[in-house]
Amino acid sequence: MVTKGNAFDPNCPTRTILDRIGDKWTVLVVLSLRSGPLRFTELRDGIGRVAPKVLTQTLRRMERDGLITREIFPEIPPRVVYTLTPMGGSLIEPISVITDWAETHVPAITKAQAAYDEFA
Amino acid sequence: MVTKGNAFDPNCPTRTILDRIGDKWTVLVVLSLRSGPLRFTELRDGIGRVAPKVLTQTLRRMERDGLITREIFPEIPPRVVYTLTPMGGSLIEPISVITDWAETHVPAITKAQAAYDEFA
DNA sequence: CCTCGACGGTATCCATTGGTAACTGGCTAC
DNA sequence: GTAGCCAGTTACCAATGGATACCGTCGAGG
Repeated sequence: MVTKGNAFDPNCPTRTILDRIGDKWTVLVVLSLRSGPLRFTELRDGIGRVAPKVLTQTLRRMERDGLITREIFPEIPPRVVYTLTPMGGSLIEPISVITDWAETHVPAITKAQAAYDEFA
Repeated sequence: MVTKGNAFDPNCPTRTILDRIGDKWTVLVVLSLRSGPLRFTELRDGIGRVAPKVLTQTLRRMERDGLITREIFPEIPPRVVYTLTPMGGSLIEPISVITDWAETHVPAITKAQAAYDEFA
């Protein structure tokens, strides 16, 4: 049925990656870094309310996955800069496709929800 | 910075939709229904281990969002059929873009993870 | 007759996780 | 001196995800 490395197998790495991409904060980090490297606080402030803990987790995961790099400048005050890797940058395209879809279908979905709730 | 209805605002409906799409099970349901309507148990068995509760939640949400329809045939034994709406079907494209990306980058990501863990 | 299984789910419980609030350390500016 | 910045970390807690068990209704089988 599903020919290529199928996402239905929980052990399939594709599934894991799908989970990463599906992660709310990961998407927002990619979009934030789209126009250039940013520091921790810049990311935190740019993205709406993110708990620093969660942001750290997200960034570490992304670093591990090779989507971003983390550069530490041992200055005072400390400076840490996050940059999209080429692979991370290649995610912008797919993400744009999704966000475009979402934006064009917002009205239809909102309407569907209203219609559904009508009968509830 | 972000021109179009920006996903950084937690109240932006785009964000909500992004969360939906990011949902593991939603994606798998769409892919499952790609080749035609299915019944509850067919979905449950087709998708790897899903708790029925979670599948129900997912399906209800998708129905509310107008991505699928739910038809009940008052037979014995009961029969409930889920079908992709045109809007739901239009999600296949974007999802394919993502899964394609995931599949092509699986090796690179796996390698990145291994390299990262080397130093841990 | 009595039980068993199919079907499309609930109900109940537990583990993991997402998120909040407070704190750290080193230095600088007031 | 003390207040604040930076990049987090460390409790702690509510919510969510998920596994398991169960429900009513019916026909089939023994």
